[in-house]
Amino acid sequence: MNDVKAGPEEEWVKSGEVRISDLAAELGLTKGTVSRALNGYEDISKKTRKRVMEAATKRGYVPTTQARRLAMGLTETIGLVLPPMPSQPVNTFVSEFINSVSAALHLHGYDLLVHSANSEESEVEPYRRLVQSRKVDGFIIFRTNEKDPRVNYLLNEGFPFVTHGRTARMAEHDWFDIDGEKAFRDATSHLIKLGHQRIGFVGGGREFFSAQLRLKGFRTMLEKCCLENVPSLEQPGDLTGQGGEIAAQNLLKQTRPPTAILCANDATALGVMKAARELGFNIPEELSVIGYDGIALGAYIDPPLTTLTFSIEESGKEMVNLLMRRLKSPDLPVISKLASAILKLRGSEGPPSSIQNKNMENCL
Amino acid sequence: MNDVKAGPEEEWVKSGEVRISDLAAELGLTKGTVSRALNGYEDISKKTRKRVMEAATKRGYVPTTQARRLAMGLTETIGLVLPPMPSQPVNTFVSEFINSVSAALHLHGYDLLVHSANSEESEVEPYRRLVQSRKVDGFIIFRTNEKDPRVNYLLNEGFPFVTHGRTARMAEHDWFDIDGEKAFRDATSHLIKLGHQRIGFVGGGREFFSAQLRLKGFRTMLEKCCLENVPSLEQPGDLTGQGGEIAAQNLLKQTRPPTAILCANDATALGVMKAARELGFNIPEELSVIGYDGIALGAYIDPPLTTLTFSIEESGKEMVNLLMRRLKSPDLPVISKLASAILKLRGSEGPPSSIQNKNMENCL
DNA sequence: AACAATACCGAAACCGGTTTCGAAATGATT
DNA sequence: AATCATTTCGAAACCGGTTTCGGTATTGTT
Repeated sequence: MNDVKAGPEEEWVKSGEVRISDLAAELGLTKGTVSRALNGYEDISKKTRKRVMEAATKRGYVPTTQARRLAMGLTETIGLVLPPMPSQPVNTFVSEFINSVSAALHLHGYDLLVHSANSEESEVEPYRRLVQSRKVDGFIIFRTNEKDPRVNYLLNEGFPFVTHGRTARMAEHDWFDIDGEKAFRDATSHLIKLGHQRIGFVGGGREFFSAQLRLKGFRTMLEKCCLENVPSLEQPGDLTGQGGEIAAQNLLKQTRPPTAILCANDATALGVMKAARELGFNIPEELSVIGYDGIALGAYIDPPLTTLTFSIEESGKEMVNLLMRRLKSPDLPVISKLASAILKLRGSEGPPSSIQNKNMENCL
Repeated sequence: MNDVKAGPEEEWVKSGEVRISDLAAELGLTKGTVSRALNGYEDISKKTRKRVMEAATKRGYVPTTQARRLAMGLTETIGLVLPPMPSQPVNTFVSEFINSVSAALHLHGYDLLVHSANSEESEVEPYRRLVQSRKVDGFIIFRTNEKDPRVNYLLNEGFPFVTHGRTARMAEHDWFDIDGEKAFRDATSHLIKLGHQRIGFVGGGREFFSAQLRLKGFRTMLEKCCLENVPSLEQPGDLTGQGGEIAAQNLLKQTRPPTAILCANDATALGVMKAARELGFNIPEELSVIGYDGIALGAYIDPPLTTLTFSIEESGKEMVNLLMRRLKSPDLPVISKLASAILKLRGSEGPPSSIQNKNMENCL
């Protein structure tokens, strides 16, 4: 019961009504001295410091943020701009990510400003506004494109930021990423070991660097295993369920459909599974499906979705670490961090129904 | 290509380097005059105003937010504290909600500060901190409890806020809510019309007011239709998939299992469906399942999940409207808004396999 | 043409902190 | 006891805006 009684013994003070000048007057000091006492300056006697701090806690003094920020010339705020979500709200990622970033920032005394992108204006406009009005000290950017206007803008401004995902200019900025290439090598290898020889791939948009890397991992492993790379088995997608449906139809209506489909993310995989069901393919007996993202929902569908998963919490934490380092010392060399996704087997994949083993002992 | 060439004809200026005093000096005016010119005061000649505004846009002047905020004594920022998410990240709701709130706030010139709750400390602690440090002008609260400490704290402080969901003190604060009671009356009625007579219910936590109201709607419609309210058919849940699984097992292992199960949300429904599959129940032939939330993923599972859905975007917009009104005139009477959810039939419900029609013509 | 009214702008206080600088008080040294 | 080094704090500038107040310059009135 967080009750709010205003007992007689302890007068109730509305929060935030006491200013530093009030404290100073009450203590017979100047506000400069009070400020230094509170902020750990060395030129304050332990006696006065104690007096000040006790009075501060007693009166419930908390410095007003706006004044601090103006005086110190920083905002202690990090901006995060949500990309427009065109009705693809399968985004459990976003809320988890915001949560972890916010928590990590809080440990450093920073706040998180979340801004939504207006789809009618340029992608960089929100960033420009936040920079110009000095509302944030840095940015967390996710879902990067290869040529990313946001990155270009901020690099040019010399404004601190960290990306979740690589870009064409990744050598010039700090970034964190999941090793999607390796992840898809692993997933592809897993399918090949199960006996699959015709594997389909549904990608993300061509603009997303991460989607390209996933495709690259897929191709690399195919080649390494001496499997032919069939162009018609590579379908573009858009990271949505609908995109997955269309791609799956394109794949499964072929005369020689694939026995397995790798998807650039879980939403796509769900669409693929839906289309497969409607076309009469049993999963996993007649078609294996593997996604990417590790969304919790995948465990509840039938069959449970095998997927590549990674820790969103770790992602947020690492990105904040990178950003804090950058803010503290802007001239340090660029660094990056690559984390790996792990293949979470849940049941949507298995050996193909008709195992036509070619000679591939020497490939795996 | 948002390129960043620094052509010779137009010197490149780093954003936010020009202050109001620079502008003033350049124009031969005082900063007070410049400020008034920019802010539409009437005591500025149209000629100087024009001169000032042109110089401002030319030099790219944007007032520094911290200074404005300090001078004006407001933050133009709204706080939103994410409740701890105990690994139940089926929450597509949160990201959509944040997105819509942020967009709506932006229209009013407000920013959104997202804070994550630390599960180790009291629920109100984040609110207290934000209030005391004057980082926000108001709060958006969602997922209310009946007795909500956050609401108690803010009411006592006299601090502006709006809730998504009702509370025990709903007469004292502005709120927005979905009419969950009506929604569950509708869903229950739908099932009864299909012929179901034994309907199970999996609730949310008892602390959530909304979960109570949904249960109430369920009971009300049962009674109205002359159906017996069987206590064993009402199972508690926790709004997670796992909770749904457990509840479903409790329901379906009974000697006379229900032919339909209403779930307090979609995550629960997914858990129910999973448990039902594992126990050999075919959906919807042998068991109808209905959820609540309208998550997009529900359309991709098999069978697609019938659910109660509402517009998250509208929710965010309406809540922001309520909050802006409150900030503008703090003494206006409390108002509230109730929106309704609609039943989205997707296929996870149908008539019971064995229709044992009692005499209930006069009940519907 | 003298006077009142109005338009327009400068000066300065203010918001609530932080930080630099210098002076006073204290203590140490010879 | 005089000198010097230290400790400790006050005074004031500053961050970058907003807003109030008052004084000219201009216009309008008779």
